[in-house]
Amino acid sequence: MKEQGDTRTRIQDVALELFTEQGYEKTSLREIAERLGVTKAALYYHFKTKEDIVASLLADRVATMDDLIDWGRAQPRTAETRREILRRYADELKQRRHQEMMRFFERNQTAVHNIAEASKLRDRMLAILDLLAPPGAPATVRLRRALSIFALHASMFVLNDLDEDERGEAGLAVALDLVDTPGGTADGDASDSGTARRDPSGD
Amino acid sequence: MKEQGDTRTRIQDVALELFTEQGYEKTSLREIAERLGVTKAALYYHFKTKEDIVASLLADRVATMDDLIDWGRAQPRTAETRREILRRYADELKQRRHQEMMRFFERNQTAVHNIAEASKLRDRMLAILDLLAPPGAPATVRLRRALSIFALHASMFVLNDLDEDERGEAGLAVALDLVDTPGGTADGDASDSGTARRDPSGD
DNA sequence: GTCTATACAACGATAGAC
DNA sequence: GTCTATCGTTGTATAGAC
Repeated sequence: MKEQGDTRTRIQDVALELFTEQGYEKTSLREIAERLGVTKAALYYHFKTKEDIVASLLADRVATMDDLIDWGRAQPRTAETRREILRRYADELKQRRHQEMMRFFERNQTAVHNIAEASKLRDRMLAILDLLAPPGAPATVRLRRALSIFALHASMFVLNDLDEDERGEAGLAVALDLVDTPGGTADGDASDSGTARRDPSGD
Repeated sequence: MKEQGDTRTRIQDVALELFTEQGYEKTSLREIAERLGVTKAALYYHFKTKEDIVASLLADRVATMDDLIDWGRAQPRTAETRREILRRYADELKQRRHQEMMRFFERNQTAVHNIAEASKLRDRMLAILDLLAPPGAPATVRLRRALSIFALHASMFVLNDLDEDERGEAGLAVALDLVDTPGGTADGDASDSGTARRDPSGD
């Protein structure tokens, strides 16, 4: 039927797992090959370099974030749009591959810093932050909204005594609360006290 | 001529800078030695291994956090104690060495994971989180209070268009707000917003 | 498409002279 | 306290057989 080219996918799976577990630099191609029951040379058939394996993984995540950014940019800058961005972001994080990907990325920042695809991921992150808070917003508002994204990530390792659904629920609750701050909307509240009120009402 | 006495300190300074900039694994002892105008072997007189250099740096930070933890444990579990913990933590972060140290640590998590001193630092972090929110607190409360610490760190790279004082001020403002408001309102003891119950830790 | 075999560089670390 | 010299290991990458 089809080419059994899932060797490529299996390499990606094993590589991501080992990179996340032991670190990018500490994981050798030898190790990846052995785990798959092939040799190093086989890897070089599928990927030109070690970095190429990472790049192929990042491309996936970048594409997903591009979808979210495109959607966000087509919406009005309302509180409800921001909430929906967080909900969609949280949904993506539920997919194991993306969650692992982000964990790998944040745990190996310096190691993958020089890979071109890594800087793309960083750019997309900043683009999403921009959707949540325009550059002109007060510092505390920008920080709170950036933290709303981080709440989704942090819930995964801060609340490790809970199961995944509970973590996700708590993370989203805190994130939605953080993003509901004055400023940055068409009906914007220009004042900023440094302590934002919660606004339980919809748009 | 050469000041032999502080060679050890100079090694620590250069190592921390390069480790943070390029990553732990990517930085070789040869590189550190060259930057100092000495040879690799000279480094081995002052530090038994490469890991030992990191361990010596971590010991500093661990000692500082121990002081904060000891102080916190001697205080009653009040909202004001939690605020003061954040203020003291923020003050420490203003010291360049500690800020660099934390940046290195969070950017090389997997690389230094097997160093004994690194797990100590992690333990101290959890101890501080425990002071801010006891294990029995609701998930959203624990998450918000953990994020209060992270707000102090995040302000340094999210608000990179501001100067350091403004960043610190905004970070502390958001942190204090997060640690004070289990339900998201300005005064933490009388609200029920649906994102969290009342704080059971006692004031 | 996957293998064996190997080239070649750089690494952490040690020994011993000065 | 710093040096030269070198050890053993591991890393990326390639050539060529099957």
